[in-house]
Amino acid sequence: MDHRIPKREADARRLFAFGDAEFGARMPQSLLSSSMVGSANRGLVIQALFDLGPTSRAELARLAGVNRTTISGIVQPLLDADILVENDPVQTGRGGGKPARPLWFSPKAQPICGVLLMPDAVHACLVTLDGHVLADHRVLLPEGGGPVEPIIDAVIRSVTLTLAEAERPPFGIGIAVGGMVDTDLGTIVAVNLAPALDGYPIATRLSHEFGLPVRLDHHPRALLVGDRWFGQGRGVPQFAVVYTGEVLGGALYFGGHLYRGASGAGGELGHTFVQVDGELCRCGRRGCWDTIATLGWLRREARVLGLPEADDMDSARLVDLVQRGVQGAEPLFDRYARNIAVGIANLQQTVAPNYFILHGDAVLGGERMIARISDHVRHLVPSRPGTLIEIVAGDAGDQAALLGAAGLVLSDLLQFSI
Amino acid sequence: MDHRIPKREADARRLFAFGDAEFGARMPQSLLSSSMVGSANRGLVIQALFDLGPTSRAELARLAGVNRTTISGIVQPLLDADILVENDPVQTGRGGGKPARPLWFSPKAQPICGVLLMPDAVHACLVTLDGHVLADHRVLLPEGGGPVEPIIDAVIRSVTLTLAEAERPPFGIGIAVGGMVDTDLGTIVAVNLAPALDGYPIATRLSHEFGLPVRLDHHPRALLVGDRWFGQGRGVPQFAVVYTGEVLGGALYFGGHLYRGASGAGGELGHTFVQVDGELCRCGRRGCWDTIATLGWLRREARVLGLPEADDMDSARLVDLVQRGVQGAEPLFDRYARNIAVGIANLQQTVAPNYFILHGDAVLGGERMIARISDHVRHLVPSRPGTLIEIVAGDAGDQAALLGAAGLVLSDLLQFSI
DNA sequence: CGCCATTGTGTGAGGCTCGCACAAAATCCT
DNA sequence: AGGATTTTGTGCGAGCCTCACACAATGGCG
Repeated sequence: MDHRIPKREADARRLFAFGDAEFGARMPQSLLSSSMVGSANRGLVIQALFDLGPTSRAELARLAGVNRTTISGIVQPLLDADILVENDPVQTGRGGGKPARPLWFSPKAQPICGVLLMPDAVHACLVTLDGHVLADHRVLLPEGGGPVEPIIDAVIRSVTLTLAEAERPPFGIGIAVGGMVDTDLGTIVAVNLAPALDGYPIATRLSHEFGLPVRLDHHPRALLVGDRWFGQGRGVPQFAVVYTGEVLGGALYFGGHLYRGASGAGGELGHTFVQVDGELCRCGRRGCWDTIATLGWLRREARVLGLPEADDMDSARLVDLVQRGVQGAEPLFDRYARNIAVGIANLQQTVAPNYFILHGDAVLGGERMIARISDHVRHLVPSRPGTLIEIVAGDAGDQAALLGAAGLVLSDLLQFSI
Repeated sequence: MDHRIPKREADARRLFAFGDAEFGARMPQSLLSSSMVGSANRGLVIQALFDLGPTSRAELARLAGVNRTTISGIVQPLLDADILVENDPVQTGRGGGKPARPLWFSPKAQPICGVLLMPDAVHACLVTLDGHVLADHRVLLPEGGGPVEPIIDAVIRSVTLTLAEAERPPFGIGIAVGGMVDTDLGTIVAVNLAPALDGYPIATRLSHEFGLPVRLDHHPRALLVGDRWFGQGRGVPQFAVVYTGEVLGGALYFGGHLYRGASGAGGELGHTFVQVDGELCRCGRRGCWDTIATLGWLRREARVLGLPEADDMDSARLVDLVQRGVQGAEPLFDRYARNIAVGIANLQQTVAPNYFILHGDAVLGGERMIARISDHVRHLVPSRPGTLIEIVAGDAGDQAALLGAAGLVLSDLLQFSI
């Protein structure tokens, strides 16, 4: 891999906020300068394009409440750098007037490499700025984790294969990790089933290997970022993502940013208490939400009830049993939905998102599952005048996480200084 | 009250972000302009002064990583407007050099009017920029609430009395309300024990009455703002406030801002579930944190145990009983502390603040109470390498809320556009 | 007394947005 | 058919802000 960056790529990168290819080196809360205004506004305009779809300069200016010339000045360098293109002229609705030239992301723009690192496999892909997945490589990891180097080799192999298909070097590499991470340091804190990775500085390693900026984050937060740029969260000012399945996780978006607590903690919803002194949790405490809203709970209860395929029970199977009228399925379905709703209600009360995107197992249960969870949440949250809580399904497969991983890089590219 | 604003006051106001005296009219997420850079940086410099204490221009420039001339340019108009003053020259530590002139808030600066509106009384005061309380007036409200106009009259009377003692018209009026509010509209949503106030547009009313900008917020959030500007939260990048007593409440600070959910919801921690299907709560649901961590719970349990003065039990009395070795007091003390810790632990897991400032009843229990709560929190939160959770006591009286109410105006004055 | 370090202040350069004027392009109306 | 109207996108100078540099002021140290 050539470490030198062609001139056009360097220009494109300078239009964004990336200072250098190294991880970290984020400035602390400092004063603003005029040049930061430039990059911040560039980010805001691109963000608006994501939220609105192809949009003309004049329309962007109207929506942002600024002068048309300002938008022209902002987008011109982006057009020159092949990040945006002018689409064909489009007639504005009523009256006459010069037809608008909507702006959209150029197919010739550099892509982003998204990586999903789970305990059992690595999945890498290329994502275009408009959210299309181009290349796509999956490498299985040794059973039970094993030593660290083979895992890292697998990551590097999958990324190398993916990058080989890119026509232009990507903007950067984003990694969604199925475990705890430290986003400040770019290190893995702990991955269940792959303890060898604990503390591994994977961002630095990949950055040196490929000479590209690398951003990593926790799996649920990557899901949120994917939804924000490419999914159900586009244009929504505040929302939360809740992931259910073998584990529970959550993430928050508001004020134009993914919420990250100190060092990237936060959203560890699985081990909040919903039943003080309740059932013993695998974390060693008692009464965590994890004990009543994971697949583990569902399968245990299904076994007690003697439901078919109890050991492989999930939302899809459960809904199927309910629809076939199997004895005991409907009450279990209702309890499972309610248990999930309890955690969502607590999150709603604590930080007041009114729009939730569910990922993971709950999505497999389809509209019926989502609707039942919604019903319970609405009953569990004290009503507040004028507030409507909406719950929707995200994408359940790897795709959401891969788009999210790519979105991590995008979020960084558009970093608006404050 | 004269509605015209003297020239010097108008100048001072223009240096901040207040567009006009009306409530609302906040701009949506829009593009930045150069002039916004100016007001944002002005706000950041003043914020730095709050966090650092008296500081010279050169020192501020070093800490912010900007040119000295930039700081000079920023503070000069603030000096001209009598908001800041140059303190006496101070010799820098080692070596020679021209002595620095630390900048600090001028005693001649306009004050801020802080108001605390509780179901039983209105409390108004004047607060200087360096956190001193000048005038101070308290008006009792009619028992049981009653109609709305007498309550509003009492508010206006207390503010009028307070403003009469001000040498210069204050920057604005901040109100901490002991109930639900809508910070977007500046209205009261619901105050227990004073239902006549529900939906009352108190910000607009006071703004018209006194011709001043009015900001209002929920009581716990005002506490947080007070701590951020004048208390334990100064210079802390991320922290949470938890209020315990007759009710429970919380608020979050991070990223340079108080966190407000949509319309000012969020932090309604009292009715998060910690005991699914547990004891019946006054909100009609079961197992809210409110059922195990309020004074109501403490007094109920004290009665069951036959402790003296059970009906007036609070943390101060309880700690006293513990110190005197009264039978049953120590276990109740421990359970109460643990019940409070449960909610704090959940908040920590959800949004990951590592610094908590307690207010209300828990503070009355002194260092012993705080220490016990801390112990429980540390046991209830899964450990994360390198993370230390710190819990401190705030101020328990009205003072904290009044400073907080004034801080609401200050936060708005320093609004850094994004 | 001379040298050095540090603080605070002018001055011009460069970046950004804004308002205005103007060319280009399509529709509407007579 | 042709002019009026409307809308889009683009130069140009003004104004605001930060920055780099030079310079006066002030005190310690040898």
